[in-house]
Formats: sequence, structure tokens, C-alpha cells
Amino acid sequence: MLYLKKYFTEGLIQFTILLSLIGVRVDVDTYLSNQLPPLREIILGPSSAYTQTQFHNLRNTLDGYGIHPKSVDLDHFFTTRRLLNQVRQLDRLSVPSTELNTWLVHRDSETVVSTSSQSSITLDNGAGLEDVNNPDATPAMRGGSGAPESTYNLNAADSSLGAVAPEGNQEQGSRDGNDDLTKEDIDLIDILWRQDIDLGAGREVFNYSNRQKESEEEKPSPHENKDRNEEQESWRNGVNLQGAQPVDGETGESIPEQLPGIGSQTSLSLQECLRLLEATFPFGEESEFPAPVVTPEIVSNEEAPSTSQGLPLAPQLPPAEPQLDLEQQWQDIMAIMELQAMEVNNTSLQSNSSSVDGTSGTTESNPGGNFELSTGSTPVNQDVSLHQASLPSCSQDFPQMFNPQLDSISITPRTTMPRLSSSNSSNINSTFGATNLTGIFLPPHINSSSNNITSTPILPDPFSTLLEESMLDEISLLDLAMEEGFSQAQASQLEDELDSDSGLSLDSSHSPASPSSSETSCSSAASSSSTSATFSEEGAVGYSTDSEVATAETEEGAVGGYQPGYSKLCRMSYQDPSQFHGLPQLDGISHNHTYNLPLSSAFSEHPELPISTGKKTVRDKQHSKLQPHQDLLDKHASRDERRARAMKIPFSNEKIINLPVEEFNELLAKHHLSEAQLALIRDIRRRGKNKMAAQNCRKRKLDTIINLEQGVQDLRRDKARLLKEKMEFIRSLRQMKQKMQSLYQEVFTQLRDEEGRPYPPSEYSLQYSADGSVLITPRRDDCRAEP
DNA sequence: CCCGACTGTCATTGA
DNA sequence: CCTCAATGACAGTCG
Repeated sequence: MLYLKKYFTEGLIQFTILLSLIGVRVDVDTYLSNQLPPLREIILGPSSAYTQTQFHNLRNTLDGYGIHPKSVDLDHFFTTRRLLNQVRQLDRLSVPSTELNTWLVHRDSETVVSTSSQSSITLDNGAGLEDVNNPDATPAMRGGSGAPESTYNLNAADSSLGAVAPEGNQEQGSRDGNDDLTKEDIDLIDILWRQDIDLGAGREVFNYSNRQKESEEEKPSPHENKDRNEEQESWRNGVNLQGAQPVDGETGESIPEQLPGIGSQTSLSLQECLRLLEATFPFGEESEFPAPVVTPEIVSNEEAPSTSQGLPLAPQLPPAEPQLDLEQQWQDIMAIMELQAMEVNNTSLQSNSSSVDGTSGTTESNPGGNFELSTGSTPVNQDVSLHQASLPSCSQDFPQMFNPQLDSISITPRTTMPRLSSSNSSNINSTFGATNLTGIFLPPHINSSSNNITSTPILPDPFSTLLEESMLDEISLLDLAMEEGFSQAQASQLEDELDSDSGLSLDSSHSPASPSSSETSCSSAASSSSTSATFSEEGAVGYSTDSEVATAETEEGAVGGYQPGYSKLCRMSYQDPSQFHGLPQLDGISHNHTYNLPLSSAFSEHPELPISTGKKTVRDKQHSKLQPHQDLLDKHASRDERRARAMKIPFSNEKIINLPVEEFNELLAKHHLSEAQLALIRDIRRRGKNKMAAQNCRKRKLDTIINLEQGVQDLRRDKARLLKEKMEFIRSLRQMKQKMQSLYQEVFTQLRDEEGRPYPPSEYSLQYSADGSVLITPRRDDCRAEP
């Protein structure tokens, strides 16, 4: 079974990949995340533990979701775990390939696009990361700002993106490996699916894999054809030409959902940027900020660029950071990619995030390698091509400044910030935060001579600091996020579930729906079988209402039916129907290992009984030898069942164990039983209940562990998401600063004194007052902290 | 034979 | 006081 399961699981994964390639999206994550318990079980493996919740079955059937984590059977649990791990590993493994593919694609497409369409834009800087990310955005930016094109060098950054492309081949190779599926594999997948469907799991379960597939598809497709790139873009945009719903790379959520979210994020980013600007700047009114205009532009434009960004990064990382685990790097990249995928709709966000991610990655692992790629661009983007794409704006703005200082840029910002802030030379400088800005901006030479090209503001110090801070954490976060796409809501659900965990509550803990479903499934399976009806009834007795128990009484014929046995039946039906069929004949065979205890052993347990020894099993074996004829009968019977039989107990162990106390006492009263029989019955009842309790307890433990694991994953994903948002905010802020700078320059250059002469930027600066007025004030020497 | 996993059982505790 | 569930600990079985 395990082998088959494993084999099927692998096949399913491949199948999901195929589906993703075809355009069908399967979101495994959602299921894994507990929302769809059945799927989760399928993926994890039909662990008996989930299937077994016998007791609760009756109660929870109404809930709709049957599978309960508490299920007594844990036998397949580890198997499921292993499968899940494999799936996750597949993600990781596939992810790199996918990323690589995307990178190549984007690169090619972007490079081509940038060169062709944006040739005018890409004036100079290799640093024009933004352009790469948002080629469209840059033009929009221009239009919005109204500043001269020369002032916006962002376009130049686009050209830099092209630099990143080398790894496309590798990606394709990896991808090819994933894609290879034989007909046999497909058949196996189909079989597995059927099984899964039978179990109640939907194909949606595989969304997670689909995401991977999608990513792979997207990436590879670009390689193949530019047209594909366009298709991918459409996907990202949330419009699936194929009809499949767009799904976030990270969470596997449908893009439509993300879009709104993205919009919200962008708005937030803008607000945050404004706040930051206000904090640094004396601006009285937000309206002055170009940001609002910029963000929308970015959003619209970024989609295509974002993908491209992702691609370049992947290639760079491997070569750049041999020291780091390739796996981890890939995971990071994957996480970034996922984040970008989620943000696909929001181009601006993607570009920002990508840039940030790249910077973070670079800072940690390979600053040098990244820099090489983005040498022209900002240092932040070093690691990841994505970063380059996003960051370029800054670099573009101040290519000259950065180029010499690439290495020190990350460091300098923090130090410079204080200086700038301290120096009140110009509010603008402080707002931009970057010393470079002050120098570049205000410095008369630069501004006057080559303001257009170089004037773009460098990332302000606050950005650098933020980036640096976030960057360090981002990688880890991204890795975490990579593992599973969890939404915050899911995470919260997990937490809630965990909180609610109690012995029985475990069911709910997994997922509101899952537990009930699992149980229902078990019950249904049991009911389906001929004998199942009795089992289900009695099995449920312990937890079910008395009325249910009463119905169970009809079964007395069954000798040994424990609830455990019932649970096993559920499992059996679930996992191996063939086994189940045999059970009915056995009449309530218990789940026990079928200790071959002799009848005498039963007595031993009771002090009253003649035999009382610690080692029951040994004696049992001996007795079994003595009484071979009973072995067959006892084979499938638990010790207590055998004891009961030996003691000639007139009713089944199942009743003894599951009947309510009242009914149990009545039952005892009906029959005239000896002390030994009564003692045995009580022991049977005690042990039977304790056995179930132990099973529940163990199941609960497992569920708790699983939930904790999921909670950790959710938290990681949330962290990654937050980091991405942070990066996006930073990017937006950066863009707003750039725009602000350009506007500042534009205004400043048009200012004339009484004599009609322009004010020298080195001597004068514009200051924004809280009331929104702008004043031109002489610049203090201190202000020019520039090198 | 050893080891790990699984399971049952016992004793205890608390509701 | 009884019943029951939960749980740690122990031991047996099995692969």
C-alpha cells in the first residue's frame, strides 16, 4: 500500500504538473492549509489517523467534513508525512527550474521589448531596474511627472534587466525533467485521482502543485516563444485566456482575489510612502506627491517586468552564491517568485518586492555577484535579477553616484541619513534621505549639467536601511513561504483550531471542515459495508448519543466489536476495501494486534481470577499452543474478546465498552454473572475505553503536531508576505521620491530670480512648508553633505 | 538480535 | 463516590 501510495503520489504530482502546463490550475496549498481537509488527507496520504475518528463520526457527520485528525489509526500518518515532504521537495526542486525558466523568458522578452519599444527610454544606466520591472511604468512615470524624459532615466534601467539573462538554458533543462510524464504515469495519476475522488478529495487539492506547474509553465513558455510570454502576462494579470483561474504563486489563491489585495497593498504602500515622506519631508500636503499617479502606473506596468525580474535572479544566484545551499537559494527565489506571482496584478508591487528581495539576497550571500549584474544599477538588487528590475529606478536616477559607491551604498545610506537629517540644508534632501540625493540633486553641477539623466533620486537612506533590515530576514522568510502558500486567514484558522484543540476538538483543529468530513467518510465507508452499520452504531456509542447506542444493541451478535475495531473498519474501508470485506465475517474483530492470550490469561488480569501475572503475552502464547483450535477464532479477536469468550460472557465486548453506564448496568443486571465475569466485563470496559482514549490521545498529539507545523508554515508565509509588502512599500516610496526629485528639479530649473537668472542648485533649494507652500531658500554649506 | 513504530494496558488525574 | 476522558509510562508485537 505504502509503495503504491507513494508511487501514486508521485504520479499525482507529475499529473498536476501536466495540468498546470495545460492550463488547469490545481491549488494544493489551499487544501493542505486545512481549508479542504479531504484534499489534505489525500496529499498527506490517507493516514488512518484521519480516517478513524469513529466516535465522532455520528456526531460530526452533519458537519460535512469527515476526516478527523484524531483518527486512531496512525499507521499511514508517517507515510503521509513522507509524501507531503516529497511534494514539498518537489516544489522546491521544481521551483528553481520554474524560476529559471521564467527568468530566461522574461529576460528574452524583456530585453527584446525593452530594446525595441523602450529603446528611447533606456538611455543609459544599467541600473535601470525599474525599467526592467516596469517598462511601461517608466513611461507612465514620465507622463505623470511631466518632467523631461531626460530627467527620468528609469527607462535606462530597463536595459540593465537584459543583462541578467544567462541561465535560461538551465531552467529549461530542469523543467524538461519535470515535464516528462509517461502514459503509465498519467494512468497512475488518474487512478490516484479516482481514489482521491472516492475519498472525497477534489482535484483542487492539487492546486499547490499547479502553482508550481504554472510557474514552470510561465517560465518555460517565455523561453519558447514571446507569444507565450504574453500569455503568461495575461495569466499574471489574472486573465486566463485558457480559462483556468489565475493563481498566486505563493498561496495558490486565485488571482482575482489577489488583485484587490494588491490594490490594497499598493494603496497602503502609497500611504506608507507618504507617511515616510512626510516624516522626512516637511510636506504639508500629500497631493503634491506624484506618488498617487506613480503607483497606478507601476501597477499596470509591472506585470510583465516582474516576471522578467524573477528570471534574471535565479540564474545569477546559483553562480554568484556557490557557498549557500542551492536548495535554499532556490527556495528563496521561489518564494520571491511566488510573491511576485501574487502581485502579478500589481506590477508596481512586484517590481518593488523583486527589487527588495534581490537586494536582501545579495546582501546576505553574494553582494559581489549581484553587483556584477546590476553594477550599473543599485547595489541593493545585487542578488536577484528581480531586484535589479525593481531597484533600477534609484540607480537610474543616480547612476553616477551609485556606480562608484556600489559597494558602500548599502552601508552608506544609514550613516548618511543622519547627516542629512541633521543638516537642514534642504528638506528635499532629508526626505529623499540619501546623501547621494542631496549631492546629486542639489549639487549645482550635477543638476545643471546632467540633471535629466542622472538626476533621478537615489534610494533614500531610509530605504536602504529598510531594505537592509528586511533583506536579511527576507531570504529566510521567502524560504518559509515557499514551502506552502498559506494565507493569513488560513494561518488564523490554524491558530484558532490549535487553540480549540481538546481531545475531541482535534477534529476541528485540523480544519473546520476536515474533521467532520473525515469522520463522515469513515462512517459512510462503514455503513457502505454490510457489517458497517452495526459497527458504526456501536463505534459511535461512546461519543454518540445514547439513542444511537440503543440502536447498536441490535448487534449483540458481534462478539468482539470494539470501537477500535470499528475504527479499523473505517480505515480498512478507506484504505483497503478488500481487507474490510473480510472483517464482517470475523464478527467485530478488534484492531488489536490479536494477542494470542489463552482464556486463562483473561482470568489472570483480574485479582479475583486464579491467574494474575504481569506477562500476559507469554502465557497467551503458551496457551495458544495448548489450544491451537482456538487460535483461528482468537486470531482476529482481542485478548479481552478471547477472555470474554472464555468466560462465556453473554454479550459482546463492543456493548460492554460502548454502552452508556446506565444501559451497561442494566445489561449486567439482566444476566446473572459470576464475580469473575463481572470483573472481566468491567475490566474489558475499562480497557476498551482506555484503549479508545489512548487512540484519541495519540491522534490528538499527532494533530497538534501537524497543526503546529502548519502554523509555523503559515507564520513563515505571512512573514514572507509581509516582507514582500514591505519591499513593495519601499519601492513605492522610492518611486515617489524619484518623482518628487524630478518635479523638484523641474520646478527648480524653471525658477528665475529678479534678473531672470536660474537659481544655482548648489546655493538654493526648495523647501516645503507644512501648509503646502514651497519656498526657495538659500542653501547652507552644511547641507551639501555630498562627497 | 536490535531498533523503531505501533498498539494496548495500567495508573493517575481531573472534570 | 462513581464514571469517564485524558495522559504518561510501560510493555508487547511487528516489520
